[in-house]
Amino acid sequence: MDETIRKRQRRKDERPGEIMSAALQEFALNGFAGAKLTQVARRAGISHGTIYNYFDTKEALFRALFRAHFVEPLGDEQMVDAFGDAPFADILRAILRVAFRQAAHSEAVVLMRILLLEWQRFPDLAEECYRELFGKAEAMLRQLIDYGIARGELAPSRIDDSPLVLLAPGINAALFGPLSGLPDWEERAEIAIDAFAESFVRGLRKP
Amino acid sequence: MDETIRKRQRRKDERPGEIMSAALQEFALNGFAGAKLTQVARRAGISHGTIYNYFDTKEALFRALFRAHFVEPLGDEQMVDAFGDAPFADILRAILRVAFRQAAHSEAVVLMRILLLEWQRFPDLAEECYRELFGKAEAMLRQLIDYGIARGELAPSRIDDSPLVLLAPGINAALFGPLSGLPDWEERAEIAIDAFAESFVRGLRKP
Amino acid sequence: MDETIRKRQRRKDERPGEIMSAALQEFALNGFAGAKLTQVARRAGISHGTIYNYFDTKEALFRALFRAHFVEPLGDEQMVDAFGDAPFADILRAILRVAFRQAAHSEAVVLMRILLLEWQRFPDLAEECYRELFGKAEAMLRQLIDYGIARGELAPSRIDDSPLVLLAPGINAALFGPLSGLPDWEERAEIAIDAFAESFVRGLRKP
Amino acid sequence: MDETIRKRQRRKDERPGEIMSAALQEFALNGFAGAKLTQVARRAGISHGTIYNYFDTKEALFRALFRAHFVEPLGDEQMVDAFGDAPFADILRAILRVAFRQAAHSEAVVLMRILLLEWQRFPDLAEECYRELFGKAEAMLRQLIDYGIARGELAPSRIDDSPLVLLAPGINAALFGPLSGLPDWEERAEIAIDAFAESFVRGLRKP
DNA sequence: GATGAATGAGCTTTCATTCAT
DNA sequence: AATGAATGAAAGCTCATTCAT
Repeated sequence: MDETIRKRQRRKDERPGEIMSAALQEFALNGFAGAKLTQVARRAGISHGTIYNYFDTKEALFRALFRAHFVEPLGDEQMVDAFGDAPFADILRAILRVAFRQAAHSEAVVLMRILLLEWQRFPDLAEECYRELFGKAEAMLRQLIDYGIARGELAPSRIDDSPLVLLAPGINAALFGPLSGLPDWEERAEIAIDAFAESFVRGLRKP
Repeated sequence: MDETIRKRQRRKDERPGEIMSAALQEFALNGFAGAKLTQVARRAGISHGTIYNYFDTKEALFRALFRAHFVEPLGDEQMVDAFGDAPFADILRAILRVAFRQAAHSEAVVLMRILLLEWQRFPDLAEECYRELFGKAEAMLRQLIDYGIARGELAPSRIDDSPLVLLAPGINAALFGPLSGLPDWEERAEIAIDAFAESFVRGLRKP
Repeated sequence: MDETIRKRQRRKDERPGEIMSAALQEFALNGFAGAKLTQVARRAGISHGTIYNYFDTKEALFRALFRAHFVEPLGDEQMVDAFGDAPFADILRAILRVAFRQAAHSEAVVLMRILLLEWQRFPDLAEECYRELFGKAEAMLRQLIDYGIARGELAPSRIDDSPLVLLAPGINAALFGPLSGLPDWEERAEIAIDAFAESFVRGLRKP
Repeated sequence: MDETIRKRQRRKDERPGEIMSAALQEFALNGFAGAKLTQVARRAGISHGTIYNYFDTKEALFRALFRAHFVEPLGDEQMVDAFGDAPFADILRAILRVAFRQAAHSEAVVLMRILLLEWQRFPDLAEECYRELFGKAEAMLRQLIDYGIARGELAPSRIDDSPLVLLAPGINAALFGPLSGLPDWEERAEIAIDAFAESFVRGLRKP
């Protein structure tokens, strides 16, 4: 009996996650208004009525989705440490590449994309997600720049106060790339991001 | 009587534009599925039935909106010429600032934002808009870089092949800024963009 | 054109009444929760969507029904005058009979019957209807008793303060009669009411 | 172990009653369609699934409720005897008062009130309950009148054939009183019923 | 051309009922 | 016997679309 209870319990515990996972896809594809709960249910392999055993309304499901995802960060703040004492430029390039890949695929970023359209309907969510996502990212980049300065590679500059601009090309590419219809947009993006990192460190000016 | 007919005619000619303008706001606010034609009509000051005299379906209206807007460019290619023979860095800063302001407010960019969510439903529109918008922007930036090289200020670099990264911070800020809930996000963005332009030209490296 | 507008207008003006009439039947038959708007629409010969052009919600329709009916009285207060200077007992009997028939069929009373079950959900409606209906009835009965006293037929009694008890048998019969399943319950009720009127005037006591 | 079995047995025997008691409240409050079995279960302190161990369907529960209650009478037929040889008028007044109080609170009468709305859906129940309730009442009243005649206080009258009219004011008050919203409706009703009893015996006529 | 009443497909949500545990 | 997760029919309500006027 312990066995059966555990099995059932496991099911009950997993359901919300399964539903939210299915909902994420549906919302991402169709936005809030366009998402159909029947379709969410179908994706989750359950009946639509079951959704209501776990979420009171469509909006509650939507909010739960965000609440659940905005604890795990875009990238871990410790990411910089992982690179040992590599040159700044190498670390920057590596981080931008990873960030781009995450931005292109992570669930948190999919949710941000949804918010780009729905934020006027959910201003509280928008704000919270914005802070969570960009706050983490900014801290990480600041740490990286400090590392570069400490290592004697970088000169202090006004960028120190707006480190997020370093991520902009990656985020942008992740957002708009799919719209291009090009099959190789991800590779192109990575090349551009590499070039960006390199040039940004060296400067565009003629030496 | 000639008078009234002419007036009517003018009315008739203006109607589609009025409707599309109203539709833009509504779609931007609520996405495709969430937009209500009744609300579009109310914004345009007409009855919802009238919309159907000009557009066959909601989707047709949506498409017409994009078709109409993606002829006028984000910025004119000639923009660079307007700056005479100013230093490259000055022109870059000026252009990035203008581009940001346009990205934050121009109708074409509002439509791009809509597509960020709806592109899977309208892949053809997405592709066309992407090409139109970023193609123009890329050409302009390439022209700018050529100008800098010709003027002897810039060294050739890998950026020459991916000039769009220069716009990324502005676009990003325009997209995500409103989500922050900060009342002064536009000013902050302009500061960051200025810093970005400056640093990018000079480079982050210690001289 | 005046013609056509008038015709359409007439339709538009009549719709709410038609819908409310259909709704009355449906609510009377099934109560608030049990009534189905689709069925209301079917009764009214329209589509269910049309109901929402005139009433925002099911509850709004329910309330409108009551608001519309509780202006016309159960019986007119002038009813007593209509009997000229007939003997009190004759007038009483006549009035009780009419009141019973109205109670058995008038729309206002059908609505009261609905409220007998739904009053806890609509306390404001219940109170308003109660006052309107029984207030009118009480005034009429008081007038009748005054008439009997003035004519020298009646002695003042404690009934003068609670004249509604005179209507009780009629109302009761109207409410419960149908439940009996007897085909002749209306005739039986009228006989009982006659006997009641007669006995009430004469008294049960042995002279 | 004998102990626990007996306890369980007791539980099992009591369950149907507990459920029906909870159901009575729920049906009374919301009618048949509006009553929710989940709510019934909550009132009874059990899970809604358990209800189905005792009643096949919602309708079966509804019917069982009525079947169970319409054996115990509104008032006992022997009630009259209990008054010894008091004067007729005293007994009448006492009985009407008791009847009113029962009508205001007894479960049987609550069920009758439910039937006032649902009788068209359950004509068989309505008929059975009607007969049971009013049959008992009628027999009691007839017995009372006979007692009055036997005691030499009353003259025979047409009321002898329709004794239920004597209960009408009480039933009426019990039904409609709560709708008035007046906090003292019960007291008012009792005063009216007293006045009714007194006047009915004496007659309204001037002696 | 303009209107807005009417339609009905389709959505979210509820809840009686089932059944594995 | 008791539970409550799952189901899906059915209801309220919305809104794109039609069409008589």
